Amino acid sequence: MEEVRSQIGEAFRLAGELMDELPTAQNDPAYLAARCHGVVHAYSTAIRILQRYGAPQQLAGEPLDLLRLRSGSGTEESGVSRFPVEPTTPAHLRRLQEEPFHVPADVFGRHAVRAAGMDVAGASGGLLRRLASSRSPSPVQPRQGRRRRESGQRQTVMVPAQRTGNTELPPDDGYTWRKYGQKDILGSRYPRSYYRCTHKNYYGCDAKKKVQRLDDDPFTYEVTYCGDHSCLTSTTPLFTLPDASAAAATTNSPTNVATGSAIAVAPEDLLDHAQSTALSTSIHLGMSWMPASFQSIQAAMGASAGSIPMDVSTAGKDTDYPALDLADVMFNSGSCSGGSSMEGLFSSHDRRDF
DNA sequence: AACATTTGACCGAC
DNA sequence: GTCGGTCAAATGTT
Repeated sequence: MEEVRSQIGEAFRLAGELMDELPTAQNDPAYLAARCHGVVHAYSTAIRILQRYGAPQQLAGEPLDLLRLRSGSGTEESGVSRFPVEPTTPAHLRRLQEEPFHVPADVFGRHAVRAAGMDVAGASGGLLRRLASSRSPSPVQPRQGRRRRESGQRQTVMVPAQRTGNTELPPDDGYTWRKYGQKDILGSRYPRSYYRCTHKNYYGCDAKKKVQRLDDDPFTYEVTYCGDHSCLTSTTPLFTLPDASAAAATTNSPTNVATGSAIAVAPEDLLDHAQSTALSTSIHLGMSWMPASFQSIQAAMGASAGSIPMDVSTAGKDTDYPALDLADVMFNSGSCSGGSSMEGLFSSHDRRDF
């Protein structure tokens, strides 16, 4: 699911960039179309992965069912994961991402292409390169206190810096992170920043990431993720959904989900719902701003890293504004050419009486 | 007050 | 000894 979150977060980020660029790029439909393709591609990759989890093949007309959980799909082993197996191998993920998706390279910026995992002529590799740990796990457990050299898998992602606003800010990936260190790295012009999941203290989430700007390309960050977000599968109350009414009243500046106005949803409840009623699910990006004005969207997307919580949770259709609506609009728009996709995208939300 | 960030020091791997 | 990763006190922010 890490890949799914990554792809969806990427899609949102690209969409945010696209909206930022609308004022200046509105007379360049080809460019806008290419940018739309980038967003769609990220969603498309996520959907392909999700289909491996059992999501229906037919998406049209039933966007909210995309992530519908099949009854009994929860794993017995962990008791928390809602998916029986991890169906996506690194090679498979690569294949999914490398499935043909043509975008005219000449109208697409290098970073966006890289971020969307698209191959253009001359470009190599996909978005992700999941790495097995370069070192075998240490046979001797380090003493308590200062554990190092985490074993297990790492995942490195090349992420473009924000093109607007403060480009110094590390890229937002949908999680909330707390910086715990910065280090000058030998041979690197830019320091490396170390982040751990904000929920570490509350839920013992061991997810971490390192963020480093590339020497040869300061507008690209290399983000290395270490560890999984156990906070997303914790058995303690954890899912905090922004209160819809509160969010509607105020454009939530990106705040820590743990401290903001929120509704706590126990994961057990989610499981119960999933298993007993196959309740429709959505990827709730914590973005209750989705239906709001461009301004709130831009405010959210322009926020610093870790500002946009991305939780997978159940939610009612009438109070939730799933990211999948966005995808649905795009996929159902028939074409992303010209302004049609954008028109569909925004007019759709306007129709929803938010 | 409760967070987050900064930054020098510490620690383990090499 | 060097380097990268982490800790934790000091400081800043909300």
